[in-house]
Amino acid sequence: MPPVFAHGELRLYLLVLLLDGPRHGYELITELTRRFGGTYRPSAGTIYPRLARLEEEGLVRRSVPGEPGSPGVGRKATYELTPAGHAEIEARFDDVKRLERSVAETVRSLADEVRADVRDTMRGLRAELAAAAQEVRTRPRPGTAPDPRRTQSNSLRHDAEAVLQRFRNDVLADLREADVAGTVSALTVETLRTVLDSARSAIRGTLPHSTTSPPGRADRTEPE
Amino acid sequence: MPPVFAHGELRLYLLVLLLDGPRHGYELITELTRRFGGTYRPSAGTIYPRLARLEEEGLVRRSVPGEPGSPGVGRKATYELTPAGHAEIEARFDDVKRLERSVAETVRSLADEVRADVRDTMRGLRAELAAAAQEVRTRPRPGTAPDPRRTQSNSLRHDAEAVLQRFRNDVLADLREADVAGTVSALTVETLRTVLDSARSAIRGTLPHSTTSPPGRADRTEPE
DNA sequence: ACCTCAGACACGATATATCGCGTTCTTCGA
DNA sequence: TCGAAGAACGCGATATATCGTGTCTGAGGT
Repeated sequence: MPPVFAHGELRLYLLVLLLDGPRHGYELITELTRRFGGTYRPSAGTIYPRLARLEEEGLVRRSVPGEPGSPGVGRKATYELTPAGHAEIEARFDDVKRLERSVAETVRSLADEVRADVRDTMRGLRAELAAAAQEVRTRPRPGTAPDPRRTQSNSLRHDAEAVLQRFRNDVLADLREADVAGTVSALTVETLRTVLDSARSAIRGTLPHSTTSPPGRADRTEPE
Repeated sequence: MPPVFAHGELRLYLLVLLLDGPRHGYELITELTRRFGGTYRPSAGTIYPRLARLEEEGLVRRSVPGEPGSPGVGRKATYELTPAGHAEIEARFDDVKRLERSVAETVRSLADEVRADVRDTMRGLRAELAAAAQEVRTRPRPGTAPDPRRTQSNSLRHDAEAVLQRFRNDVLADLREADVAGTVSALTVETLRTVLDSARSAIRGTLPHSTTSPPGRADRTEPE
């Protein structure tokens, strides 16, 4: 999924949020979530480094507990705009306006909502695999199992490929038909992407692979 | 939602998990998630207090960084069973066995719930997606730049086909790899079937209902 | 003008800790 | 033995910090 905020945008938006008064890091997270109607929730790993940088640059002031670098933590650090922070916002007023419009539009988009919905639904399918896998695990095969595993896997793979082939043909047909009517929308492509992504996760989940994933697997060799 | 673990169950299950060796708190969270197929992910607020208590009772030993009570944090605390911890497990062996059965059953029933749920959700989702698609279609896009949305459907279809193609290649690759290891199971085929079914529903939902071509389309003629 | 490459950045994953709510279990006294 | 108070517990929400990956940008060199 592409980032919600482009390069310097989150940084700027945090300053804008602080215009309403001092906030904790966590408050900024929840406020952002609220403004996006729940479709986007920035992670802590997004917010805190940004706030640390802004403090470093003197645009915000952090109060109360120990510095973030030290092991001493102390809950609830409050951030507030410095004069330099206010100046930055005024200097980039055009960017601020543009950003606010862009956020509003993102929120309006239904596709995001649907996307999240679909993902949630598909996530649940993983449970099916877990259940069946558990059953297989807890109920070991009766009697001695010679070695039919290999040949079985092979024939099963054949079945899987057939299922996949059929699916592809069906979707292709749907697509062609819709195209004639000129009704293929961006939403279709987006949904396809999301759904197939989830599908692949589910399928991979049925194939044993360690969760800690020791294999480096050089599958990052081709840029796009 | 009712708790997944009853009163002392999580406590006991954590000890069982530590039988496999020392673990960090976070590792225990992910391991539990894995065992429940993603349907249950204990929050940090569930795990860490429990571990702290277990340490207090002398059933586990915590190593490396500062005490949890103090503000000093220090990443990565490792927990391991003490002799007393091992003794506890042995003493409550019956409970352990019962718990393991119960977990397996819980997972299975959760899966059933989800399975039943998926169809419903998908059904509702179809309507939602259709509505969204309708809106997108009838009201091109107000905010963004003036697009020449002439052969848009056609180009979009091209995108969709590319996505589909890539998905097919990826899954085929997964299948081949798994086959070499002989790990393609009936479960894989079953999951594939279910997931692709749901996927197709979602995709079709974004396309207008083609009343001219009912479900006919000879998709039940293949023997299995 | 074109390339590159280091630094900034967005983001999910990893990691840990506390608080408050609602439920369950365990005494202990009536 | 029954019932109630309090401890223990499960759990989501609150709170903060770091790491690794992938992307983008701009300054410098060619």
